[in-house]
Amino acid sequence: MNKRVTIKDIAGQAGVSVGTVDRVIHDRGRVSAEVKEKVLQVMQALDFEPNLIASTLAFNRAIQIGVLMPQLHSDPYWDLPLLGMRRAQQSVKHYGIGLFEQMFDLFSPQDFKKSALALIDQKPDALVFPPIFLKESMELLEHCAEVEVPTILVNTDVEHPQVMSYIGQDSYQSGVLAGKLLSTVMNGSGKVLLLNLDKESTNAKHLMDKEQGLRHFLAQKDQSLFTVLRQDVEDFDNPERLEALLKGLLQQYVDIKTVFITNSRAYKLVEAIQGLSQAHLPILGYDLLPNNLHFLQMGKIDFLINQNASYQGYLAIKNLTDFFIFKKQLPRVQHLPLDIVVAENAAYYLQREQGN
Amino acid sequence: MNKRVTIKDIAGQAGVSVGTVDRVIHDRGRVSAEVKEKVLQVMQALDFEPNLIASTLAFNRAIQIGVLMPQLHSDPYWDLPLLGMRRAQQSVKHYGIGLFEQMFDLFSPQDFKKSALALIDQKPDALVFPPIFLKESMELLEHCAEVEVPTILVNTDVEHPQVMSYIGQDSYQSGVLAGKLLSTVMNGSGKVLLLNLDKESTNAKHLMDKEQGLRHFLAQKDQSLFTVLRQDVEDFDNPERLEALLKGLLQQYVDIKTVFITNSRAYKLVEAIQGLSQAHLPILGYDLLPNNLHFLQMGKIDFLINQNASYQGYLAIKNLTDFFIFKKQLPRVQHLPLDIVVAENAAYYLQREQGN
DNA sequence: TTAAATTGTGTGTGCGCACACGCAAGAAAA
DNA sequence: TTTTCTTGCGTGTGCGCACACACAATTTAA
Repeated sequence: MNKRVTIKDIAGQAGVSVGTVDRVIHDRGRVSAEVKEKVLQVMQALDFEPNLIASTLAFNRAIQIGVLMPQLHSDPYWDLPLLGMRRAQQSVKHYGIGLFEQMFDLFSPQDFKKSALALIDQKPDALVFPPIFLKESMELLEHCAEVEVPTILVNTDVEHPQVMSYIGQDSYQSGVLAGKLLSTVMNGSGKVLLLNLDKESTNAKHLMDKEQGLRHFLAQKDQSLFTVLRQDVEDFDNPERLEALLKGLLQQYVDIKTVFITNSRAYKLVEAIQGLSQAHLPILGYDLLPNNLHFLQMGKIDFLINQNASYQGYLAIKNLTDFFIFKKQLPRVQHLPLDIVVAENAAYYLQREQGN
Repeated sequence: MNKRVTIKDIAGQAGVSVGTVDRVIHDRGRVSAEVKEKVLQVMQALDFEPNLIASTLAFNRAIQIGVLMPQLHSDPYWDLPLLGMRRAQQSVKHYGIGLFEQMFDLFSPQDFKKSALALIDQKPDALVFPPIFLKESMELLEHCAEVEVPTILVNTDVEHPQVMSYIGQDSYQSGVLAGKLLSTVMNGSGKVLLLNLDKESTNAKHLMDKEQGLRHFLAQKDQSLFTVLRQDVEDFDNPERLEALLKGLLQQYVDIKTVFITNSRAYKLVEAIQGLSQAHLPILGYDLLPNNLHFLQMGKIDFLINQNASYQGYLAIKNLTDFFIFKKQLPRVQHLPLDIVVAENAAYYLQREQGN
């Protein structure tokens, strides 16, 4: 077995000391041009690959990743990415990767801003957050640019030079997929009721992208047969209002055949209309929350598209490890699969969400 | 920041030398009962977690994983797990993990046996292979038990005490899922044509499991409305015969509404019946092979269930790394998700198959 | 009873690399 | 010319752990 090439081998071949090789590798200067050239040449010739294990051991410095996430247990969806990050941290802690968590109120842009500042004050080596509030997020990214903190976005993408990487789904395409799935259960024609169960303050770009995707798919399928009715509901925590709303819409538009919930709150609708007796109304929602899964198994929800929320967080930390420890370049955009989840294959995804 | 506890700290607290602590940790003996107790106690108290980076660096021993796989480029499906293993090896090579690859003829049990012996002769630290031939695989496992080589199976599971872990899909459940998907496009009743495109010599247990799953799902849905017609085709490389077969069946059984190909060779059927002009016949197959994806995009294949073949290989190597380097216990069975792939979400899975 | 084997412990070296430091020789500043 | 800086190298130490070895204090065998 040909054992690995070390800097000592390089030094020997190049006729210099390991210190010099080290200076060349890390570009620390204090090396004459000729010697540097020679060393690089030998490194090429011997196909030197640094031993990253030894490297991290010797480096012996902790790397702190700042994590800015909604308060735990304020919304079941938003717990997932954070838990994914913690799992990832457990598996890379030997590399000296640590998390600095800062929580904020999911519905308060002001609190987001305040928490962001507090986090930056800790001088983390990198930052991870979901740009839930557009304006405040852009400000934060500006701030990051000043102090030169590389940033990874999760859940929603935003264009900004400081964004090193986005990890999440392709919202437009997930709308297309929703269209495909819903159209297969609509028997050739009908209306899709699209429900945005969200507050107005949030950056709803990904919800709009989903709508676009849905509309484009249905239009391309058949302009006249399929239509979309969109309804924004800020008051999604009020079951009575939700029930009344849906009841009214179903009476008004008798050709509503399916419902598309654009985020993880499908269970809120199902809970609200438990009492409503009617023919089965197919529902498509997002994410493997316990409540959603429960209704999926019961047949009250027909499809869930898995946004891999937990895996998003996991990958964010893993990617930063690759970046800092293994010196890997990260892709600007990392789209996660759009998993189609039905009752018959839910178990495996759930296992992955928890395991990893 | 509270820096990590080292064996030196343990030694200090316990009033012994690091050598003694080392002996306790590795259970090398030569430590008196009292001292051992004391050291363990201190380790508990200080919540000692060994630095795995330092540990692997000092360990400084290569670990060879024997890989027994079908010859590359003999079948497009079987390339995937091997490529996944190679990708994994790249990402864990710093830990001194190496692969020793041994190929065999996919359709020759004798060659499998010969290759297996050649591989065992290399005295690998672990073994990975798919039990394609049942009898020969059991013999190999016996042999592994004798020389105490832990083994990971991929693709198909087999009961044997020497099997440390199985990585692959739940075939039965994937049949259930196929039933679910096909029944949604069958409009309430009809016959599913189940095609096994495989040689008789192979261990077709997982194909039978899929059939079971399909039948059970359909029976539970409605005994009388859905029926299954099974057909085994050994001569799947002969398009004319395939075409003639299907043509005959469609004439004989006019209620055949969908086709279920139980392995990755759906494209062989589609290629064979290109000429046959007829109403759209929904097809469900397995795996993201280039040919399958091509027909998926064209609408000639409706669903693919992704068996994550590439990821199976990737995980096998990753798991062995966890086992040898990080001393993790591996689960006996690791079922991978049953991804439902349609034209609209294929791209992301493909990316993952290649990327990881 | 003496020699040989065993048990219990500490010390030392090395894994491959990062980084601080030392030191000479030449360049720039006084 | 002397002093201070800079450049170009080599040496040494340590990261935390694994493992070989040394050596005394037993215990067992001859």
